Amino acid sequence: MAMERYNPKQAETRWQRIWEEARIFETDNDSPDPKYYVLEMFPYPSGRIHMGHVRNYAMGDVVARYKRARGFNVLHPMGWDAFGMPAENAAIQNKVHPRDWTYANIDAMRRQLKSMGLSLDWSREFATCDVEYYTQQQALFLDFLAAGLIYRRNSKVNWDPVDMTVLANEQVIDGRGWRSGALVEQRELTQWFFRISDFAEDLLVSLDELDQWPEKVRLMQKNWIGKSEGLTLRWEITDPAEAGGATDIEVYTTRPDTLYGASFLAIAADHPLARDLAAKDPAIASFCDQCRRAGTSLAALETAEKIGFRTALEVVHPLDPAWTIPVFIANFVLMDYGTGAIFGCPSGDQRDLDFARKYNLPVTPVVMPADADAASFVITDTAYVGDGVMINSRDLDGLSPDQAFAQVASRLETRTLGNAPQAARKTNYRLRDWGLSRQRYWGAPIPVIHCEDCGVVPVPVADLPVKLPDDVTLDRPGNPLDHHPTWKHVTCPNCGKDARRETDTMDTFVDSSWYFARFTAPRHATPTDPAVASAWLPVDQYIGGIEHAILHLLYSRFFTRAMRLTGHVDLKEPFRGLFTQGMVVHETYRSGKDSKGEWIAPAEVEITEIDGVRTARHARTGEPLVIGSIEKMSKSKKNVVDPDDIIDSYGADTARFFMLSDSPPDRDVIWTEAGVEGAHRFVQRIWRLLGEASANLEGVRAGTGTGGVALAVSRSAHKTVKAVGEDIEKLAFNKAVARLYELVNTLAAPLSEVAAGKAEPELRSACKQAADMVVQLIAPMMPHLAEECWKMLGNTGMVATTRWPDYDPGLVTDDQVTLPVQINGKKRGDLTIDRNADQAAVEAAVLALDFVRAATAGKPPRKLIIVPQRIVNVVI
RNA sequence: GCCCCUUUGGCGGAAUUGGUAGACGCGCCGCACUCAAAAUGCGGUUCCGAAAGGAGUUCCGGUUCGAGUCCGGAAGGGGGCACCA
Repeated sequence: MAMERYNPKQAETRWQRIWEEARIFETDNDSPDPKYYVLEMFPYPSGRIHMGHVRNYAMGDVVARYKRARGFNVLHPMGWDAFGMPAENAAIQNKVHPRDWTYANIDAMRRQLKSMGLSLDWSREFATCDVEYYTQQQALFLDFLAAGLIYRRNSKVNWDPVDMTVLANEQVIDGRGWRSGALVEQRELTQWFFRISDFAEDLLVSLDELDQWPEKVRLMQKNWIGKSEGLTLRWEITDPAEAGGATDIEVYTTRPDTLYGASFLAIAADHPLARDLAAKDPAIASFCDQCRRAGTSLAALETAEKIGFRTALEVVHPLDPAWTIPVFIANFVLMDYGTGAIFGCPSGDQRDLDFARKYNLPVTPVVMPADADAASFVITDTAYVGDGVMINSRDLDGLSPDQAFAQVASRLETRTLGNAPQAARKTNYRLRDWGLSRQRYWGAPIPVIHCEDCGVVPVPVADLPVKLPDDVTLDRPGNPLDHHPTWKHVTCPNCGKDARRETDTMDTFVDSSWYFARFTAPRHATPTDPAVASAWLPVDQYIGGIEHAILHLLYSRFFTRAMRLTGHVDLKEPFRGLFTQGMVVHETYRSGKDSKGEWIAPAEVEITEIDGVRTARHARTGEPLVIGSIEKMSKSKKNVVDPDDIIDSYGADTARFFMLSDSPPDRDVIWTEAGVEGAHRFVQRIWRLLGEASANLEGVRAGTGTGGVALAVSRSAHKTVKAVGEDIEKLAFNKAVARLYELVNTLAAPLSEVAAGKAEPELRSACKQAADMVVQLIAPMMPHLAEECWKMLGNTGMVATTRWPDYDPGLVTDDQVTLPVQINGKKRGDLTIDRNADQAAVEAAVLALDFVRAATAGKPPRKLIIVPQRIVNVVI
């Protein structure tokens, strides 16, 4: 019987409509079934989905459909991370309103996502720029403000001169704005901050409990939080008059053990003492200015020399009143870490050593490797930073650095200088508070009012939302809300006097820090329905790109803690399982020979392969092209493949299946035309094999084979059910795919027999069962094809609402096992024996094997290792 | 500079976590169908060798009856942080 080729276009739209009409993916918050929350990082509505989205959402959908089939009440929502700069840029370039641009993009992308056949609960959809969403975000802001989790302070900020906005530290990459790429400048502004640093310790220790997160992400967060344990230590100034009355300088150190190696103190150019000195001394003032200027770009820092200015000040060594040490102002000391002052121990720190060599300061080794010789150990041009034993440190000599640390710390803690302890143990974190103010239009307005008399007045909850005005001019630099004619002029809610609205909006990372909670009750009148949110959360499986390993994930963890303190949820960690998927990459092509030519899109390239050498030509002009490296799909390199084109020519199932095959999901996947075609061949193969057999399977009851081919068919089917389930649980989609190929290959011959009408009833019955299983197993990955085949096989209902098949444990283990037999660790043959054969039986059988007898020459082996059901090793 | 990960056929990758290396896919080769091609089906495909056999998981060394897997060192590739005291 000739089968027609499977027509995905027609079938896919039909099933998408059927699913939608049956509303089977809309989730009931009151279901008695156990919950499972699977979430993919929601997209920014840039206008079109890309292959990275396809990969991300295909993975999430496999999990969602699988868990649903396993009897879970699955929450699988979708929304839009819709505030942000690109909308404003588009508005300036194309003269469209950011709102119109954003919502038009959302409509286009929603249509694209729907064409993928994702099992999403679209009834919960929202965009973060919806008034309803940011109203609730403003309510959260007010609660956080009342709880002391937000504060305002004057601070030096990273200013992006192109986007005309402030950037968080995390948004500055190599000294440039993460979006504009412009060199970031330093400015003083009054900004709002989240007190994320108050949570540093909790955010750090809780990482240990996130055992379903990639180790790599946990490590990156750990490094980002950057805990260090040390000592703050005050050094007495010998001549307070010279220091403008200051009596001591406080430094922060993690190495008090190296105190006897100290040869200078250095303070930041912005240190109060440096400012005092600068006010009196023009040379110091100009040096400090130089430091600040150089400090504006990190790029400059990389090459910047360590420079210092030796002041007239000297300080007394804490452990020896007769010992004084010079004080420098240095460009490498940061005012906002520790105390803005350090002591330098050149022998134990490379940077201090370079500085000491430059300014001819003493270099005394104080730690040496345990096996070195104290008399001859010297530091030349490399500092010794390792562990070992103390030397040249008087009473500390012979101790380990750890012991020396403890001794110095406890000695100086109990000593007083002035009327306070000279030193205190202190833990420091690199993590800074999160500045959330942005001087932009397209973001959630910060709901406060500035009154001359009352100060900062929160907008009363009853007055929310603070809505963005529609009529704005965006083609002027600066903050559009600030130069709106009327919007900011309000009366003070407290005293009724004229007052001014806060014109800053919130960082878009705020929007994405709690959307997962909002999905649990997306239309609720408060930010969350606490009972519902606490029941659904944490997200059981969160899937997205590694690029959010620090920013978004750390902010969300902070937000969940803050929402807990303000009663919106009852948990600390928002994401129990995290999976970071790899990128979709593609070969690049260029015209011309010298790799300076234009980039050419894959759709225009024709590849030919002769004797393993691939050459590329332009499909239209025939011009030879250079095949370049494989890189992340990007518009600039034109190596993008449009999901729409692929879905149009191969169907969504093929696109989804290919994205799940071949590469492990956490690694990059190379998009190749050949790979897609392979996936599509499999779609057609399943359709043809099942279709041709289906006529002879009509009315056949599914059953398990008991012997011969029928038993073999049932064995492979049941084994595959077990394996695919386990692989999906582990998100090892590539392995699940391989299992499916294997099963279909095994079923090809028996199904052909059925199609030819030559199969016995038992084989037909086993084939019907196996065919049903194949369909159920492919359903999470290729849901449309699965529905189509399910119907063709005469089944009722939808696969999408069918329970996952059970396997018979008796069928997944074979009665006989084939053990490899090694002689001295080299495989020399096999032994097929009863699975449950005991040690003695295996031993006897092994020794009876011809090649074993030949090798042992009648003598008993020196050793016989039998690993049950695994392997045998005969040692002679 | 510091920290982390990674290295398996022509290619993407499997290998029950110390037990038959190369599952599955791509590519390639052969055969069938066809006047022919495409499509499809069947078979082969780590390397050397006609075969018997031997070698083989980046390299060097170690532990073990047995190492892709564990330990020590080197090299290549990728990523994160980066004046953090």
